Amino acid sequence: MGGEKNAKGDEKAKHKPTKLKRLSDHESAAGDKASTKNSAKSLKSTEKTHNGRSQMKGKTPKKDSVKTASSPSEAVKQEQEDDDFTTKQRGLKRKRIKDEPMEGPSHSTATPSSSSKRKRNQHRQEEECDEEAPKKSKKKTEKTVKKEEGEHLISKKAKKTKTEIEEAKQLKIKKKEEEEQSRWRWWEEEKYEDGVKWKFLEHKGPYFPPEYQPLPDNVHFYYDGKKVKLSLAAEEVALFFAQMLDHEYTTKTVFRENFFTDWRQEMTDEERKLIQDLDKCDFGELSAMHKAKVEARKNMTKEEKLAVKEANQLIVDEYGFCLLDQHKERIGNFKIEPPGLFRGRGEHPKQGMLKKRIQPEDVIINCGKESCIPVPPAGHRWKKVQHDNSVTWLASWTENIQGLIKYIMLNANSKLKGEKDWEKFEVARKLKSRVDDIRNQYNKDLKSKEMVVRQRAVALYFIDKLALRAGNEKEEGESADTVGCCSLRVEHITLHEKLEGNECVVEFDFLGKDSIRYYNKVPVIRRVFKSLTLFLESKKAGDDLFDRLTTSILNKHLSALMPGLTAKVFRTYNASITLQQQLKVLTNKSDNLAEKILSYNRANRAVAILCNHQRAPPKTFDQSMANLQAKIESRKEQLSLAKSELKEAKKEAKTKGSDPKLQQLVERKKAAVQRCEEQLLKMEVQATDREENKQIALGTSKLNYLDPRISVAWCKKMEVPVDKIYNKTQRDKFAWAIDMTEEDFEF
DNA sequence: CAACTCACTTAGCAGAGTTCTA
DNA sequence: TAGAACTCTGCTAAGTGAGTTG
Repeated sequence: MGGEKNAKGDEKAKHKPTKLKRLSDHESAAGDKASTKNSAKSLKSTEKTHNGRSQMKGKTPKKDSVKTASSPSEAVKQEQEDDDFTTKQRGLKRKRIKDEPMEGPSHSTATPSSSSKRKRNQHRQEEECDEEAPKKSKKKTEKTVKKEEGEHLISKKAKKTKTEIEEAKQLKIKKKEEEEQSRWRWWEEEKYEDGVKWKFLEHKGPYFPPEYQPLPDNVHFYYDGKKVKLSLAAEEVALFFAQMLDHEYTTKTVFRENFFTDWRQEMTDEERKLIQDLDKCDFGELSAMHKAKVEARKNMTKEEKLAVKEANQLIVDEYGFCLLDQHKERIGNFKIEPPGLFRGRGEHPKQGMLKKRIQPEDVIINCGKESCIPVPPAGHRWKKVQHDNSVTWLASWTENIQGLIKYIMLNANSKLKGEKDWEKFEVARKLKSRVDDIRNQYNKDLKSKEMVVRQRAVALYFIDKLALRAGNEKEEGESADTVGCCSLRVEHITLHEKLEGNECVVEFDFLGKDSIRYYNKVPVIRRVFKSLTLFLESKKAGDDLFDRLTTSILNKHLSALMPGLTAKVFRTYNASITLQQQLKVLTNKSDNLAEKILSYNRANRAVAILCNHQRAPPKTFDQSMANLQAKIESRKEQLSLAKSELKEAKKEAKTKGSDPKLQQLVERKKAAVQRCEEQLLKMEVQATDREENKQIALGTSKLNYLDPRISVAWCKKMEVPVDKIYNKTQRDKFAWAIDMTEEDFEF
C-alpha cells in the first residue's frame, strides 16, 4: 500500500505549486475580536489576546517570509491552470484568484456580547438511552414523506398525505428540538481548575473482541503438501495470514519474515520442528473459507442484516457511553483492538508481526472514585483500577509491537475533546496577533552567528512558510523512516541557485507522517538559502540538516515567545487563516449555492494542499468522471434542442399573432431552457470540483485544522445551510462553534 | 540533557451505509 | 430495484509535546 501510494505521490508532486508569490498583507485584514455570543466565558489560555499588537507592517522583511497566505492561493491558481484545458472545453467560466490584496481590514466590531447564559440543560437519561428507536422512526417517516409527496401529485389522497406530511414535519422539528435540549452546552459553563478533567466518571469498561472460533473440520492447512492439524494458537495466527493473502504486502520479505518468526512463537514444539519454511505452507483452504464468509455476509438477507445491526447497537448502547459529570457522553473507541498481523504504513520494519490478543489482565481502568467500577469479563480481573481525574482516558493497555500505550477515550463531540479543540484554535488566534513579531524575530535570527539560533530560524521559516510538522526524532528500526522539519536530512533537500525562472529554490523530497511523500520546489529568501548552504557544508547523505536543533529546543524557544506556542500551532494558524482568506477572495454573495460550495471546497482544498493532505485517487475515479462527462454532453444536447424549440415557438407566436396558447408555449419552453441551463451548470461545477479533488483529502484539515467558527460565520454570511459544509458527525463535533458563532466572526 | 513515558492529536484507508441512476 | 457511485464511520497507526528520571 505504502509503496503504491508513494508512487502516486510522485505523479501528484508534479502538480504541486512551485511558484510562491506573495499575496498581500493578509494580516492587515485583522479585526480579530472574537464575535462570539458568549465569549464571556473566555478560555483561560486565551486571555484577551488582541491588545497592543505591533504589526510593523511594511517595514518588516516579512515580504518574502509571508507566504503562508500566498502559497495556498497560488496553489489554487495552479490547480486551476492545470485544469484550464478541461475547463475551456466545458466552457465553464471559473473564478480566478486575483493577485491584488484583499479588501481592507474588516473591522469586526462584534463585542463579546455578554452571554445569554442559558441554564445548563440537565440531561435526561432515560430519554437519551432510548435515542435509537425514535431516530429510526424519524428516518422512516422522512422516506415515506418523500414517497408520498411524489404520489400525491397523481393520487387523490392528497388531503390525507398532507396532514401526514405535516405530522412528519412536526415530528422532525420536535426531534431536533429534543436533541438540542439534551445536548450538553458545556461551552456555557465555567471551566474546571487547572488539570482537573472531570469530577465524576462512570463506564462499563472496554468491549473485548470475540474469542477465536476454531476452523471447521473440512478446512485444512497443508505443509509441504501434507495435511497438518494446527494447535489452536497457531491456527488462529495462520488464519490472520490467510485472510491477508490478497494484499500485496504478504509478498514482502519483511512482512513474511516477521510473520513467520512470530507465528512460530505461537506453535507447539512439534509444530515448530515441522514448519520451517513459509513457502511450503498452503493456506489455500483457510483463505477460501474466509472469502466465502465475506461473501456470505454480503449476501445476507435484509432481516439478517438488521439482526446483526441490532446486536451491534446493543453493544454500543451498553459499552459505547459513559457518564461524565452527570452527562452521558459517547465513547470514541470503546472496543479493544482485536488481534491480527500488524501492518504499519510505508516500509515499516515491524510489518507482519503478530499483534497479540489483549486480556483484561492487560487493561488499566480509569474511573471516578464514587462510580461503579466496571466488571471484568467472567474469570478475569483488571490489571489495575485507578481514579485519576487529571487524565481523560477510561481504559488503557500496552500494545506489544512497539510497546505503546493505547487508550480508550471519548468521542470528538464530547466536552473533553471539544473544549480542548476550542482551546487549540484560541491559541492559534493568539498567534495571529503575534505572528509579525515572531517573523521579525526569526528573520533577524537568520543572521545569527550562533549555529543553534540560525538553524532554529531556518526551521521556523520552513514551519511557518510550508506548514511542515515539527519532526521529532524517532528510534531507528522501530518504525518507517519518515521525517518532519527538525529531522530533515541532507538527502531530503536540493538547493538550486536558479530553477525554472526562480532564484534560490529549495527542492524538498521526503516522506512525512504516514509515509506520505512531500515534494515541493520553493523559492526562499537569500538569507535562508545561504544558511542552508552553510548547514550542508561538509555533510553527507544521512546526516541531519539541522544537526544542532531538536524539536524540544525549538518549542522551548517558541513557548518563550508566546505562552502555549509550539511548532504545530503554526500549522493550525496557517491553515485557518488561509481558509478565511480564501473564502473572502473566492465567494460572492451573489453566487448561487452550488458555486458557493465549490468556492468553499476550493478554499478547503488550498489548505489541504498546504498541509499536504493526500489521498489515493478513488478506484472508480476515471469511470465516474467519464460518466459525469457523458451526462454533461447529453444535457448539452438537450439544451440545444430546447433552445431550438424555444426559437420555433417564438417564431410561431410572432407570425400567428397573439394567440394566448402560443404565448404560453413560449413561456414553457423558456422555462425548460432555463432549467436545462441550471442543471448543466450544476453538473459542470460538480465535475470541476471532483476533478480538482482527485488526490486531495479535504477531511483531515476540515476536522483538525480549520477553526469551525470561520466556516460557520461564512455560512451565515453567505446564507449557506451549515449542513452543506458539515455532516452530522461534524456538526456534533463543532456544536460549540455552530452555537456561538455570529456572522462577523474573524479568526 | 538524553532517554524514556505518557497523553493526546492527527492521519489515511477499508468497508459499511446511503443515495443516485438506469 | 439492483447495482453503481458516493459518503461516512470506525479503526488504528503515527505524529506532537509535556513531563519524568537518572
